Amino acid sequence: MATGRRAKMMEETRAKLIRAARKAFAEKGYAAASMDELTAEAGLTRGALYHNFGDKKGLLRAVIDEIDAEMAEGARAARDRAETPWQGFIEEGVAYIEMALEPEIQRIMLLDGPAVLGDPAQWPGQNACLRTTTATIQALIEERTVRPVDAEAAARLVNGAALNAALWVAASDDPRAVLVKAIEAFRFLASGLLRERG
Amino acid sequence: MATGRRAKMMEETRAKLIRAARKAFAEKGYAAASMDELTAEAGLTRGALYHNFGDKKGLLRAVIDEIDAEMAEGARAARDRAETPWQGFIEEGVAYIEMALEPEIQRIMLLDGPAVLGDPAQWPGQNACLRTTTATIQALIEERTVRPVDAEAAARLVNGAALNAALWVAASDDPRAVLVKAIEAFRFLASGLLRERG
DNA sequence: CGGTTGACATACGCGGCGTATGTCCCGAGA
DNA sequence: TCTCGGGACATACGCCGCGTATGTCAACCG
Repeated sequence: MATGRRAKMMEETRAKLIRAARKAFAEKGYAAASMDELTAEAGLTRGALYHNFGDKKGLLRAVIDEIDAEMAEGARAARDRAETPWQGFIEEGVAYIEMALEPEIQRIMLLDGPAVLGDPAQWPGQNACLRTTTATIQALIEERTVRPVDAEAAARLVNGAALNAALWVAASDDPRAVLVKAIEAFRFLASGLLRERG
Repeated sequence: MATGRRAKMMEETRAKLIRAARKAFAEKGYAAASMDELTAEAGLTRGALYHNFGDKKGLLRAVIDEIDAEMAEGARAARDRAETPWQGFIEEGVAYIEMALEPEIQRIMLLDGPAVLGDPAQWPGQNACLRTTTATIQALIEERTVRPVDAEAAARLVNGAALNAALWVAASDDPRAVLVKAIEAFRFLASGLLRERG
């Protein structure tokens, strides 16, 4: 598969733009981020941007795709570290809360993303986060650990709770202390899905 | 307290602007809503707007304050209709989900609001929604119905779950059917807070 | 009744997005 | 090797929207 030099440079250009965009969007927010400054930061101009991504929203979509994949991977890793499927589910949720402490994820994935692109479930990458959580819950239902419930519904609520918790933690004065409370509350809530209390 | 004619007109002007803003923000979103069109719709100009609200964000703050108060009132009404405190808590959550089905609330309170003004807990009206939920949970803890947990943390997660559920429902093809699933999942999750299962 | 204040309208400048147009270089074919 | 077409990116332009500075007119006050 001879990926000629042209295609190679193209990918490099896209990568540079996405890198600069992640930085700018995270620091200034989507609305306040200037395309001129952003592309200059990447050593390019707006021409490259509109050629590769169509428009400003297209760039945001690309950025979100990338971060979403990273988050899903992080969640998967957390789940794999656990001993039981249920523990894995909990760890996955905790991982989301902790990941969402990073300003970049907060600003881009939780605040600007939904506002600009609408409902996360209909995002380009189909939102890997939601899909993995849904699959996890579905497995737990089939395993008879979790009550028979609509897996997607549960995933939505659990994710929403986790991400909202993260927003709260990050905005607080003492994030570390508040994080503990958030995780505890999350465990309690999640336990409501159990068939019988452990 | 002689509210002179001036003050009276002032209030009327603010009300007209807020009314037009709710409509415009809900239909076009905050970013795409033009101040020129918005104020013209209200029979005024941008002069009135910047005089009364400072800037575009100021107008959004005022709009959010109003809607937040309405939502808190709706939640209170739902809670009061229930027979037990716990049922009241559940009904409050369900009410949030149902209210969030309105496009106006989705767009303004759930999408643009957080993106433009940041964390809801630090909003002007201090977010009546969150405060009422926190108080409700605190009461349930003291009543020994709910496990000893940080009330604010629980309120945050529950609210987050409810509002996220609403986003999901509203974006779905068959909102009515999905709403049922969402409410069921919400009840399960919330039951995780109970000291012992009912 | 003249002066002052405040509510609102009008006028202007700056900046940002998107697009139309231009330029250059790579790669294919004769 | 020379040519030439197309793609990747840069440059130039127009439009729109926000915020502010300035203007105007009506309501209070002495």
